[in-house]
Amino acid sequence: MKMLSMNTRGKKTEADRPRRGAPAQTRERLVSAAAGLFNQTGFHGTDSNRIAKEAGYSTGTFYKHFQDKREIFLAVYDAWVTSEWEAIAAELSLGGTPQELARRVVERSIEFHARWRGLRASLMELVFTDPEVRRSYRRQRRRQLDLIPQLRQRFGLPPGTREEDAIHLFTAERTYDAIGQKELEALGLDHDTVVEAMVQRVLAMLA
Amino acid sequence: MKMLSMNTRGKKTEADRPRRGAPAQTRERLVSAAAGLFNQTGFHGTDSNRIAKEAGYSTGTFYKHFQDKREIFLAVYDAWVTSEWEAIAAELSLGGTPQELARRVVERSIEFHARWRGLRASLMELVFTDPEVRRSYRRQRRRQLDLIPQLRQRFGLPPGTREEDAIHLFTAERTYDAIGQKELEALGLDHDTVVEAMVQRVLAMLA
Amino acid sequence: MKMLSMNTRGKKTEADRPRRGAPAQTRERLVSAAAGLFNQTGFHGTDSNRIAKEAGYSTGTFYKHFQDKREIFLAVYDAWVTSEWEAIAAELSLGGTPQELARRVVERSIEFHARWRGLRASLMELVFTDPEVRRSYRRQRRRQLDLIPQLRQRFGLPPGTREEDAIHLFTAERTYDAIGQKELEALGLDHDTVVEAMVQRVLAMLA
Amino acid sequence: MKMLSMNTRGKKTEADRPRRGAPAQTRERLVSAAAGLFNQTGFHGTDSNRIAKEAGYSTGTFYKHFQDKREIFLAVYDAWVTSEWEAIAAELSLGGTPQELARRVVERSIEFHARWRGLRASLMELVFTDPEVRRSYRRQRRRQLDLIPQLRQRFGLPPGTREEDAIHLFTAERTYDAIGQKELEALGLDHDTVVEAMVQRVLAMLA
DNA sequence: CATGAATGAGCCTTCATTCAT
DNA sequence: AATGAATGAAGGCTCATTCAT
Repeated sequence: MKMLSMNTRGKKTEADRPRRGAPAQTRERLVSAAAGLFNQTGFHGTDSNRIAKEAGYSTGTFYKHFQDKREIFLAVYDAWVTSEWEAIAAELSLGGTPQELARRVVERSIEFHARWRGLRASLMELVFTDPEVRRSYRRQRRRQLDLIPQLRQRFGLPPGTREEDAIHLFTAERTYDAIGQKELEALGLDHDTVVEAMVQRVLAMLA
Repeated sequence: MKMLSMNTRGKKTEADRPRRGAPAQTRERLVSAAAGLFNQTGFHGTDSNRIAKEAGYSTGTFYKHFQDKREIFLAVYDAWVTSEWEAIAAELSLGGTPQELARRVVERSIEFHARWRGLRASLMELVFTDPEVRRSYRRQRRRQLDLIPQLRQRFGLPPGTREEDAIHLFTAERTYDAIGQKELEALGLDHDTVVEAMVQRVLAMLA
Repeated sequence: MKMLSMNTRGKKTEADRPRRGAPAQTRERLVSAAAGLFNQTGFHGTDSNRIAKEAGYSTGTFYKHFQDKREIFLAVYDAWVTSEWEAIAAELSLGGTPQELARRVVERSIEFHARWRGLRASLMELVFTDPEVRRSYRRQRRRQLDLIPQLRQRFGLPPGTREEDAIHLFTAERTYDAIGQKELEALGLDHDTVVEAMVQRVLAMLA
Repeated sequence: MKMLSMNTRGKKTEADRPRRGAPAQTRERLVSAAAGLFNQTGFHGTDSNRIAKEAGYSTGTFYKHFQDKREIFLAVYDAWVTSEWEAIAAELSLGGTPQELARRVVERSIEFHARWRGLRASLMELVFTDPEVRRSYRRQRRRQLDLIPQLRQRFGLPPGTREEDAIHLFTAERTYDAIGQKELEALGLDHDTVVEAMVQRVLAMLA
């Protein structure tokens, strides 16, 4: 999703001017602004009026497009997941040795978690708090889990168990979060070593 | 910590009555009530007046013992970590084959994450949002990480890398959360298989 | 007024389609929709965008035809009063014994108050709140009061005092409202007895 | 209710100072302020923050005592009805010829409706809009209707029909409202003549 | 004439925190 | 040490109205 590839901080740029335009564009701008703000200040730290203003609109416009703050969070989450999938898919389509491929996927994922670490923090809380967000989150995880066997097949590899795949996803998710949040330094760990270990794990999954 | 071994739900019990007691007792009751409420409704969903009332005290008393809501969250977090450590330590001290030991540790951890899943959700968000909480959280992780080599030594095993240990901790944390939040069912995974896989991983760490 | 003879509920019907028609038609459709909505939800409970949409037009169109919400309320009030007068006049023109006539007038009035009870509730509040509405309302009352002597004359009856006539109108207004609002049941009163009493009062006025 | 005998306009007086006092007093002050404001600006024209401020409190205090604006309106209505009943009862207890008594009751009622005409306007709308208000209003009417036979008995008079009594109440209510709202002048009616007519009606009821 | 996206003042309500008792 | 009434900033959301197209 283009809209999420930039604007992590919610800054208004000159190009964002046109008002009274297509609703879809407005909506996209709001989602983009919200993404930046949620990522910076967290869901609870972001107020809906601010989202509108940041997107270049006034208070009321927000509520023409979203029923409430929760709804726009869901939209942000969707956009973000989509953009992550697209990035990973792009990486996979580039080809190369399994080694190269694994490394690129890991790097791209880390980048993603780093850029959106604030959003992820809010997400994890809302997954607990809000049934709708939970539903959305789980749907994505399920899709991800379903994808792994397909990848194996594509690379002509023998199947693995869904349970092992899930544990791998959990590991990856948490580890990438740790890296994105600069937790490694705080724990006295070497960044490259951890990345390398993750690359190996990805390879192991595919082998 | 005794205070956290019960009262996951924040219910007032008959024994909670005595007023004007030792300050330490008051504090403990407040922490216990807060733990239950944070766990149920999350940090943002819990109001500080409610904590006091639930503990059997008045609003003002709360602020006599804690500077703000953040501070009591930190206290809850501390109490909770301590109680988890104690539980794990107790498990380890029971002895048995490595197999038995690993299984008991995994089971106890899962139990913990399940019981305190609400608290954990809030924690993950506050780790991002609040520097003080982040500091606390990282201190604990560091301690945990430092402990693993000691365990290996105790069992007369060869040393491993800190990075691998960290990844194991990440895996464990995220997987136990998933189990605690009933995510496995939602993903179509078999509970026992996942637990078994985790036991194997713990064993592998120690081997 | 034809426009008010139906559509008490503000439902869009198939016939309401044609757009870009004569302005008068547009206006009439808006008034009709507004009447239904005001009657259902009250003046404050009706939003102006909704009126436009219900009439099959867009927000802006509404404000092309009416300066503000108050103005359309006034228009609705006018249309409604007119339609009531016409109904009563029609009843009177049918002839019959004074008995029959009185009964028919009372029945028709009750019907009116019942159908438009929501509008009446809003009216009574706006008469207090809004000078313009007050002026309109009083003009109507005055016309009504002026009519009574004419009726007496037409029936060859001796004149009465304007004050007694006014009190009769007050009685009728409030009693019909009570009936329209199903207040009688709530007070444990017999509907027919009350209606009969009102018929007698009308007769007494004319005698 | 003393609290409603003054302060029709919601002005803060010097004596209203004491803060941090008994909750009952606070509540009473809020009700009194609300009464004044509702009466002046109507229910919809009054905002809850303003009520608090006018009573000498801050925003939050309002919501410690009332769940919402509707609830305080109900409280105001109750206080007002009570005070009216007390006033009428006081009048009745003074004794005198039926003539004198009837006149005093009429006069007192008119005074009441005049003073609280804004509140009455809001009431009539809310009776339509809000089921809770409707319930309250009807309960009062029922009590009033139940009282009339008791009065007749007390004066040793023959019983009348409940229906006629109800119509009398309707007449009185609407006529007193008209007088309170200065409608008489607008309709070209003589004030004293109307009052006299009402006195006669009251007497007729009791005879 | 009509559209409908956009506006923004303002309302209701919550809740962390203070402070007089 | 405890109380609990009071505070007030701040946030979510609505809706009458405007205006570029």
